[in-house]
Amino acid sequence: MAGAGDWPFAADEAYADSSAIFAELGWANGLAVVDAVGELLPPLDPPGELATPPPPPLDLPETPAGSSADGAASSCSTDDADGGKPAAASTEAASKSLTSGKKGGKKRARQPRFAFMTKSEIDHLEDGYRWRKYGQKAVKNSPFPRSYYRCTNSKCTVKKRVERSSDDPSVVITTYEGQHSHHTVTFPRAAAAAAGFSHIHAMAALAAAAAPFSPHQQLYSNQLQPPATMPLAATTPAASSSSSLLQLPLHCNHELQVVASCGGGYPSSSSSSSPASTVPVDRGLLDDMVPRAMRHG
DNA sequence: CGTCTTTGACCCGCGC
DNA sequence: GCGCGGGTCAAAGACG
Repeated sequence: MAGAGDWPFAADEAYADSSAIFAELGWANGLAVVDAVGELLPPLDPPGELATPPPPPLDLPETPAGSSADGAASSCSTDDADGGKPAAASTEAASKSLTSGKKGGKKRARQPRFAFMTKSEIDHLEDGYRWRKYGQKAVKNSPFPRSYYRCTNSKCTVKKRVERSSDDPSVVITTYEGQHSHHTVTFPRAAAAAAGFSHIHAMAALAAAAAPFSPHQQLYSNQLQPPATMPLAATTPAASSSSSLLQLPLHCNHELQVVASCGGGYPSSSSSSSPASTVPVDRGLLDDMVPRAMRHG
């Protein structure tokens, strides 16, 4: 419950549908609002200014095995007993034990989830990973369908839901579930920045926060402070030098430092369009997200 | 030919 | 217990 009350969006009437989603997700503070150019959006019914910066979607799993099993505050809903196991293991286990040869016989294992809003005409924004659409459903009280995507990596069970807000069709609500256990397939970071596709940064940054490698997830367990603003192209030297597309308020706090500590293993751009000679692929988004100084704690 | 999307059917959880 | 809505499966088709 800590910090949930600080979240200004969840109760925003303008995002009624989204609130429902967040309620469904079980968390109220795991949302970032980003527009197509990676800027944080104020609530649709803004109080005048973004006085209270939105927390990052660092809705990450709590401790591996139930230290925060109360589930109330653990919006990440890691109520699944296999919180410490790889998502694949838990999902497959559930699948095998419950499928019994029938369709849809899988019990949905709860994975840490978070959602964020992106103001974009494109439903499915690039985030550095490859996704396969496996379903689409009409959403009640919404003229827009909800699409279901799964990471194409066979070992990765991360899922993503994409839908448009019925209140504001220009807003895409993306919900990630699970954590990537692999590197990005393609992440045209340099090209994207050059082309002005800064939303890719935003998306990837959000995805990064949403789905860090599982070995690092426990680092978030001590989430004692109020959520911070999503580190979208933080005021890092790298960000400001390589891409000035994103100038967002950044509340650097404990969590972001934790993010930084995860950077070593964070998926970064691969071959596709980012010459390794010019882009420090090992850094990936880290340089865009966290000041180097911060990484030293 | 491999990959991805579409789409209808199915199952599960939950509220009434 | 029943119905509804959400989530997933898997076959078929489209596409490069």
